Amino acid sequence: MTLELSFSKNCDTCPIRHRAVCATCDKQEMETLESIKYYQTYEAGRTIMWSGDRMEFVASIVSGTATIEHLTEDGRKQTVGLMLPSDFIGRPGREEAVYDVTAVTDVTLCCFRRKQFEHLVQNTPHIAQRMLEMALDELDAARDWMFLLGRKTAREKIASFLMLIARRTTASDLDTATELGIDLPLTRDAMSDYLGLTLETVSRQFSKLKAEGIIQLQGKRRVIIPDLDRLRAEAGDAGQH
Amino acid sequence: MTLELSFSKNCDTCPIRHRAVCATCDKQEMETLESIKYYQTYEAGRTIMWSGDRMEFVASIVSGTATIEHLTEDGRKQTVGLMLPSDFIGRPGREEAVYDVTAVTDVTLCCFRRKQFEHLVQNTPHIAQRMLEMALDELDAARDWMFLLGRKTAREKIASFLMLIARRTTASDLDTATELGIDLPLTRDAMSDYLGLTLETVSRQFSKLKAEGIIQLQGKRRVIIPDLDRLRAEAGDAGQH
DNA sequence: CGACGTGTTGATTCCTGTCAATACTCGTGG
DNA sequence: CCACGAGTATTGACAGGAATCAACACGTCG
Repeated sequence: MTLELSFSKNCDTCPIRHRAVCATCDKQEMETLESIKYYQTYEAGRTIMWSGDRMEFVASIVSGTATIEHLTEDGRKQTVGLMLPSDFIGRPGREEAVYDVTAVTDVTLCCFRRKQFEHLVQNTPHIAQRMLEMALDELDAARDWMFLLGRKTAREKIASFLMLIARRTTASDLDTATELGIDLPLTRDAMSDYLGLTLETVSRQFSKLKAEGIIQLQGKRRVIIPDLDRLRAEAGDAGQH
Repeated sequence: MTLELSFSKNCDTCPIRHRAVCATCDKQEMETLESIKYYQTYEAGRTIMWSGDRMEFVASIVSGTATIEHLTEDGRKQTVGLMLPSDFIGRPGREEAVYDVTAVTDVTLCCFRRKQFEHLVQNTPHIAQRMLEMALDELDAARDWMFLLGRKTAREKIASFLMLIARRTTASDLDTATELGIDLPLTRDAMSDYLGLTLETVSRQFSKLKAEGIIQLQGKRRVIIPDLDRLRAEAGDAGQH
């Protein structure tokens, strides 16, 4: 089954035009990109890239959510990256993927054949610099996550995750907003893999936060945050961000 | 007190020349770098960069070990990066440091004033590309560490750490070597911050591994690994790396 | 309706954290 | 020279938070 593309294939009206790897490209560079890009869609649950497989393409996420996961033979799994629209998948200069990438919702990618893209990186300073910028941003995000994984309690992990989703999927300014509703892109199980917990612990913490009125649940996936500051205080960052 | 520089200030004989950010620079680019670089040394325990402070320079580690750490007001600390010779400190394009960087042994840096270096990144493709390569390598390392922090047991964390130090500080080929001796650059306390443990747990696991003959200790800092494969099996990577 | 995927809740275990006492190493100074 | 103290490390007792094992609830789809 093929998903219909619900967006224009034109870069000018692309929803991630100003945030993705192409953000700082000029008119001429955009024409080059436009000529070699192609779109690809994946249904929720599908694997986009297998660890160990040859990487044929790199891509920007146009819509949907994907996870980068690291798993071992004994069945342990850790999600090491949450990829939302405008995030970049794949690594130029590397032949084989080292992590699995999975679509957790329906995902649309703007793809470039890897070899072609590597060529671009070498010849288009704007792209090389944007790649560097994005890599360094991801590195910072990874380091913040290392703190979460190494030092936060289960409760703080959940609160932090909710703040992250609020920050990344909401247009509103989180500093001024008070009440807020968000849709979780992940199942309890996928959250547990991201947070370094079990799904039971995730579920319990959601129940506790709900019982204390810090969050409200509408179904399993929609979360209402009546007081953002109260949730922020539970995230264990002690006045940061 | 000032530390004496125990190395030549000439790039040609620099111990990290072929691995650092300058690895792929040509003769002319090296001359530019050579003209703006300056060396700086820090005693063990000194802070190289404070979170929140303005970043005046970026630098390559020439010798010694430094840690990047994230700490909260309530006293929790997580080391989010272990920096060894050839690693790069600082982020071009950012005004303020977001992490503390601490010298855990005496450290010598090859520094570049940040503004100058940013200019270089924009005008020297070899440097921009090398920066990208190193950033992506660090991102991979950070992701592997996320797995360690989120999913490994205390015992596996220690074994993994010892393998990491063996890999990064030994000239020998770890695939063929069997017995190996390494010097730990970190105290038990610093290791606990890196591994997301307490220092007591680190100490206990060392004692256990020692009692089982998987490692031998000479003093507190020197570790002999009689059988690398045996230690590798304890690292919990199940046939990876 | 029943099966399956997903989520919740309970009982129990156990690994690691916490609190505490003690040892070891290395300088310093009386 | 030895006592002393600071920093570092080891070990023990105990507590607690999250994992594990298990039962059950909810919603959807065939």
